[in-house]
Amino acid sequence: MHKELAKTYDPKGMEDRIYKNWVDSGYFHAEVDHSKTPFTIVIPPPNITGQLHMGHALDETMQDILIRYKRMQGYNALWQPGTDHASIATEVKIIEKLKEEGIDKADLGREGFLKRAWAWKEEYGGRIVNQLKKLGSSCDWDRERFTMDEGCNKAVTEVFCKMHEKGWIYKGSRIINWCPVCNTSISDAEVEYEEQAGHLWHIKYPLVDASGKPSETEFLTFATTRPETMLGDTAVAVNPNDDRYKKLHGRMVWLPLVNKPIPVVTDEYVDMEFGTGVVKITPAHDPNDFEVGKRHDLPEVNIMNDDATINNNGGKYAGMDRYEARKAIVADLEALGLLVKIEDYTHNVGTHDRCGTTIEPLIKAQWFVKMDELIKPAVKAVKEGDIKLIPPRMDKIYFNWTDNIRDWCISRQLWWGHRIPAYYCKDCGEVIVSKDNVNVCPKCGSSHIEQDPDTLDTWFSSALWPFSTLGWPEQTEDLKYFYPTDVLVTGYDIIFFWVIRMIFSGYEQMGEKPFKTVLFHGLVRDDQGRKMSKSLGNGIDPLEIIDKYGADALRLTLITGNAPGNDMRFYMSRVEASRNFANKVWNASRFIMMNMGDTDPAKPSDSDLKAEDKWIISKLQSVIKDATENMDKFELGIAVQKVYDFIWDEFCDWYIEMVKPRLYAEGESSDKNAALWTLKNVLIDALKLLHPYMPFITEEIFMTLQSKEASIMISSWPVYDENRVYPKEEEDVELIKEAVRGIRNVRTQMNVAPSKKASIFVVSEDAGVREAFETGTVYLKGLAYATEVIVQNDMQGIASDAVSVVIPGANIYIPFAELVDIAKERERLAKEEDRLRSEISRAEGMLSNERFTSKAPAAKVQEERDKLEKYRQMLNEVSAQIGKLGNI
RNA sequence: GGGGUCUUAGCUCAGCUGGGAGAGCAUCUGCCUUACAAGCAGAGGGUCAUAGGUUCGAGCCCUAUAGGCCCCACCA
Repeated sequence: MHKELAKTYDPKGMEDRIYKNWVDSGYFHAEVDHSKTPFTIVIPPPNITGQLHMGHALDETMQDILIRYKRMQGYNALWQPGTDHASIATEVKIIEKLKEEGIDKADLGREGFLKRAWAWKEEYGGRIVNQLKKLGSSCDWDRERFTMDEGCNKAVTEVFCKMHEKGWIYKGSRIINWCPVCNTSISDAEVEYEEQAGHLWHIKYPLVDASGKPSETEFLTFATTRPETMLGDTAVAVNPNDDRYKKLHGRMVWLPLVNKPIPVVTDEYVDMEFGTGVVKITPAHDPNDFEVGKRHDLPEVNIMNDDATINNNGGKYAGMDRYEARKAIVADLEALGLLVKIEDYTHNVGTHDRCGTTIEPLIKAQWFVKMDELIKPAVKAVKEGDIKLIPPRMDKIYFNWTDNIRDWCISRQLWWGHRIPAYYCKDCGEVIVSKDNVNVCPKCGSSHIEQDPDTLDTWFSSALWPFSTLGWPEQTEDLKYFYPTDVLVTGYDIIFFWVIRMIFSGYEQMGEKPFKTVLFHGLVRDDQGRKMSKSLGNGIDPLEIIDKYGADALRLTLITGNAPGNDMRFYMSRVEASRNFANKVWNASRFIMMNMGDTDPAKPSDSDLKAEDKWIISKLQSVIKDATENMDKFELGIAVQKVYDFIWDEFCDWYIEMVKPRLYAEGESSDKNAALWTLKNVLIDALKLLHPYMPFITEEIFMTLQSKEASIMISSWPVYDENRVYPKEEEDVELIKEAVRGIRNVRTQMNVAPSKKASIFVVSEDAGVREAFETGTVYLKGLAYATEVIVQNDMQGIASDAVSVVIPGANIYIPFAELVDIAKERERLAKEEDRLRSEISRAEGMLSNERFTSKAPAAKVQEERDKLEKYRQMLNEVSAQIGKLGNI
């Protein structure tokens, strides 16, 4: 009994069944094996809070393609999976959920909160993993990791302590970005600037006169977008070169409302051209002012609480929200006659990328990673090509960041995450950074020890991901064998957050790059080019697509026509096109199996293969070569396009059609066997080439088609075989294809119904061409509606009104029984004549250019000469046909 | 302000190191030809944004211009 494919392609059910089989068979699992070369990819760990979205789908698909490809090539392929605790994103979600239950985070306390967080992780952490499986991801699930599992925790502590010892992690009081809603500091990378319509308030401060009182006549006017921060002003600044204000150097101004004198300082930072050339300086609430303050040793007056309300330094404004205070202060200044004017002004405001809240620059004691030395090997690596970024333009974006890098603020005032391994002695103030818990102060012996309440930026742990997942800090066999990893696949949007940080961490901790190549992809946008987002509600759920069209169709859609690093739009019509392709593959396979029946075709001798068999085998070699080369260049979109074209155009539309007469012939024959063998074996190789892209359908067909191998995913990748390239047969069959196309074209133009068949005469003086057609008469019958095909070297027996098709080296005549429209035929031939004439003049133009013939490569020149010759011959033939029509 | 990137068929996009413009979808015309109408056959449609330059030769390299998108910086 031969196996059969279901009548219609239906991915539902099939995909889950196949996936389970792969997992059960352990095909995804990789072990250290020194007889094989490793190929490793670490997954960009999705957030445990996450739901699979199109961005993941693209990311996972690309990785799966690469890993499946390499696995088939015989590499020991490891795709290391895992998830990310995503400290702030998760904490925000949990707080939201608690709020729904009417619980405040503070009520739960740290421990209670963490209990909830872990429960959350248990509940939702697995969800995203299951969704990845739906895509067909061949991750080694036995090795699944989590950024807060024991091993990763150990790695984090190790790095923190090591770097602290080295002086590259330090605690410092610096101005940081504060999110008053999330109640935590955030790094520069987490600040998103957005244009907001605001105002520019022009305010004046009285100068302090000789008696130390505010002058009633002398004022200094400036503009600010944040009048409320004046409560924390400790100076006003002018440019030292500004002649207008030179006389004020060394003077004081009176800070209204607060009622105290503050100095006029000079600083190059002030732009003379902007506004009045005077800037109020609030060191505690503005990063630039902070710098100015440092240079002039100004006091830093913090006027805000962590929730962005005014604190006790704000006098009567204390307790007000920052915007409330702004109103009140502007009103009070106006009452004092100090408000000059208000202008509309749009400016960029920093917001928190997680919650959208306007961030507040505040001075706080935070932990930082010193970047200046750490970044150096990371710059060198990309500069010298030790790490390759794809597409290469990403280098520039990369360097743009590394060149302007600032120290990385890594402490977060959150509970969900890696707690900073720093301990403080409450008695003597000693700071101890230690891998182990500290209970007794090593300096004073006190046991009043408190661990730093803060946790680390979530990217601190993901920066270690390529080696922490392989066992570091232990020197495991896995680590030695699989590290450095081969390719990192990720979106360009996290190059700063993650890619750079992994690179410098890899060099610092491992002394070696974390990966050799970074393959970037772009964003998946909606059909209007908008980013898919929850707020717009324009997101398309990959799981719904999988449910309806299958994971294979989704994967193909995401990969075709997409170049590395480019954004793409997601169209349902493209998913349908992908599904149609799957259907095509399915039906072609079904057709082949139907014809094979129970027989497994024997391998034919080379001489038993017909021209079309050799042609398709030869074409197969080309597609193997093209697909492989493009995959090696990470041009996945191009590679799959080649496979798609090969399967649909060459294999289905031409080869299968060409061999049908042989298949339908009665009885067994070597001819039929050769066709079946070729069909089966070309199909198998084509399926293999397609497998990384469409794993499920290819497996289903493969397993039905043959019984020797256990799975297509562990079968071997086809290798280009020069011995199976047949240039002559390729040429012959291409000529016949041209004839078929010409005949079909003529028939359509002549409005000849397909049901109406005709004899076809092929006339050529070239014996080789005649031979090609003689062996190929059968295709013309099937493909060109021929009742019979007569090949000869003269015009004998051909009606003078036969319609003619001129191809290189031969004329084809189709005598239709009824009279054809002579005028129409003449018109058609005249058009063909024109075309050939223009081709000839193009070639002649080139060849008559002495500079072309002398400078262009000889092969190129010869190519043009050959073309010219061919077109001239064809033109002669066409003209002769027209001449003949003239005689009718 | 700095940088990147895009402008190719009606739409969405490919086009690898410069050597006669491609795909999918859409449109038009025929076909239920026993694998597939989720299909088959055929057709129409592009001065490759504009202007220069390099070259025997430019969609591709260089310069400028126009428009779109993005990233970084964050002049109050």
